[in-house]
Amino acid sequence: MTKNTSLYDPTSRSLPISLLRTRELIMEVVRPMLVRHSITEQQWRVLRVISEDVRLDASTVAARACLLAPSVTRIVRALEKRGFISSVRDVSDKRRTVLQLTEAGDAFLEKVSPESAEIFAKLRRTVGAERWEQLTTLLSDIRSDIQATDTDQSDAKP
Amino acid sequence: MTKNTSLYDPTSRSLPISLLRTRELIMEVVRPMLVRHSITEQQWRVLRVISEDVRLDASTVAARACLLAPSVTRIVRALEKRGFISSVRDVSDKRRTVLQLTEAGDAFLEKVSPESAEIFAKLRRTVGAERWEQLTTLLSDIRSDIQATDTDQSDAKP
DNA sequence: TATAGTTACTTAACTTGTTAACTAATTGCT
DNA sequence: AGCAATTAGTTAACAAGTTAAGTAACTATA
Repeated sequence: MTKNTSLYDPTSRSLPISLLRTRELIMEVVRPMLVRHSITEQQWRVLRVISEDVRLDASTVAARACLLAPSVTRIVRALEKRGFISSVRDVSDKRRTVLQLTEAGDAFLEKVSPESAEIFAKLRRTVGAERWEQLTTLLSDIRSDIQATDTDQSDAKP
Repeated sequence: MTKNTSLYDPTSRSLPISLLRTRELIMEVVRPMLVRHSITEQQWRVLRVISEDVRLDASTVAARACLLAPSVTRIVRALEKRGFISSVRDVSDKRRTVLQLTEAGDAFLEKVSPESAEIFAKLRRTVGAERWEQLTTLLSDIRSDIQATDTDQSDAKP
């Protein structure tokens, strides 16, 4: 049988797989913390995203937390039930749902913060602060590049 | 209400979120290709992983494709039904399932290859070859670092 | 100012992933 | 050799993600 060589990068150098494996390795260390606090990865991402702005509509949260709209609907309901966020219909655009961190949500983030900081400090040490920064910056830059090209209208219809 | 500042990195600099967003951005470009060939992301990863070795047991495939064992069971069944892989009980360890790419599976990878190459060549161009390589290498190095520390026995019981 | 088109979100049906319990096989210990 | 402990994989029940259709609200235009 013909062995399939050199048609594809080795999976260790394929970016989609490589990004996934690296994330998975980090999450293995982070997950126990989330389990201890009875929160799912997705709920945690939503909390983190919402905490960055005073208020945010659901679609923006979906995009930033890498979730689809129906998932956000459910996650928002769960976080609301737990008292961590409030969701209110936007007054100026009644289609929109405005999400906000509650005081309890804020307190929760504060409570988990030291644990999280410790975990990431340790990871950062094992990887080396310089490389950690390098990766963070590279990822952010690369996202900008890709977004710039699929946003631009150079290949749009005339 | 107290605004939650500086307790956490901004999500754009949180590695787990950053890795996810970057992967998501890339997959947006790759996914249409997979849809055209009626294969899921997970099945594709399994094919890619299996194609790297002459034969591989299911657990190794699970680890390398970032999947759990029960998912692999289902994916293997699907890929087998499609004739892309063969799964045979290991003779020397009858608990193990040995997975192998079939000729049809190999042909499939070959068929998709030009499309894939084009998509990634384009991505690579927009990001810049140098930075692309830099990221690939960084990710691989960082994985080594993390794996080295959770594998080492320095904190094991005496 | 109707109204066609779009946008934001939700609901419903389906498909996947996840956890836990189970079977079978192998290994380690005595 | 015999038996507890571990490992590989599967199955079953449940939870989460996904797709598609639906509702309500807004926007552009004729």
